[in-house]
Amino acid sequence: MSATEATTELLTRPKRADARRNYEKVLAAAREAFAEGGEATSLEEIARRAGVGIGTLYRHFPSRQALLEALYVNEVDELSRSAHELDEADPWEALNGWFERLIAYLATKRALAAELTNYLDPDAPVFQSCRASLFAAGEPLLRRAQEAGMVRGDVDFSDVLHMVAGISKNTASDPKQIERILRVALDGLRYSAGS
Amino acid sequence: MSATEATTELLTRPKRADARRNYEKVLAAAREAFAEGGEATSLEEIARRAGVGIGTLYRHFPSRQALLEALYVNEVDELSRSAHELDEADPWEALNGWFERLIAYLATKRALAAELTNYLDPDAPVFQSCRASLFAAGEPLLRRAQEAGMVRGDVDFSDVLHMVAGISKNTASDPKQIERILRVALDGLRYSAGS
DNA sequence: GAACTATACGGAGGCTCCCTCCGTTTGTCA
DNA sequence: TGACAAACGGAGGGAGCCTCCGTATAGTTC
Repeated sequence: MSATEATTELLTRPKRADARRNYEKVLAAAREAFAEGGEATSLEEIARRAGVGIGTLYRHFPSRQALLEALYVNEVDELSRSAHELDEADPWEALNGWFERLIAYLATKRALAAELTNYLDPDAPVFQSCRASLFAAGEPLLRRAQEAGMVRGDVDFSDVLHMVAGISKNTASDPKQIERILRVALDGLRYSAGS
Repeated sequence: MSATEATTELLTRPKRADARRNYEKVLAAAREAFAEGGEATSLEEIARRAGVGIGTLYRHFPSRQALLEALYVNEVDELSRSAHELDEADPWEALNGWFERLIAYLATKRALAAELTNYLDPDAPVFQSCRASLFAAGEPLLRRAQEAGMVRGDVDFSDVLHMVAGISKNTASDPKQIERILRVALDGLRYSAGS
């Protein structure tokens, strides 16, 4: 790349207004359609709901995967921002409060994450950045509970996140059962060898 | 259905030898191809590997879902049968031994189960019968550990199965991490409120 | 072994969905 | 207003799921 090309790139014009509008329309339509139809949702359907042509959808998101990634990132960001509302005195309760939010989110987004795992390794940049968001949100809560001696010290946040996510995303039909099982697994955080 | 039709059905001739052979060929090819390619595996590819035409594949398995169900059932049955080899003195160790087998199985079959959940509710007959197989295999081990006072009494086998399966099927990249997290969750089975 | 028949086969073709290409439209700037 | 590049949308190609039907073959009877 020559200096002229680099300069041209840096001075690129902003997106046109109609393009910006259509981008948001597609993302909103994707959220809604995917929540209803899961993996069976077609991009034609999303384009139709957004009121744009299929070529327009592809102009904004060059593949199905790209669209799903954008949607996933968008939603994880929202979840992470919601963690800052937790301000409870008891470290164990604060950690559990956050997990409750995470669990509620995961219950509704199972199809989206599942499809993305078809395309991507767990170490893919999109998953890494989303994990970073979730870390920033929840890791201080775990550390606080560990420093208060309420949670075992031999787990890190990644472990706990994985454990909770795995249980939440499983296909049990009964939310009560999921709750019960999470209770057991989270009790494992409090277990120590002498007890 | 009239009585004549019911009688005719009961006296149906056995499958021809070539059909039986082809059925097994397709199932074997499906196992191999799906293990390699996951959800991206096409039925044309499976038919090609089996050395049959696509019409033959569909004659034996009327849809993609039907083929995946048959494969899933076949493999869960194999896992369940392997549980009878456990004969360890310590109830906790026997239970853990079985979970290790379950976990190893789940690690290799994630894509298959995930795709089936796109088609089926958790209460679908195929999942119910596979759960029954797994129950018959592992539930006595749990009960033994509970009767020996080594496992809390407020969980049933379904809970434990769901917990272990959920964690095993998650998309962490590191088997060591999965092992560590399962350790924590299974420690939760030993946690009691006074400890 | 031949004849018969029902079972089983395979592949062409239709449909849906992902994706590309390109003629047309439109937003933006001078 | 005119120029121009970005943005549009939809027709069409390819892949994969699935169906239909002419042909082949396994199995039975004589």
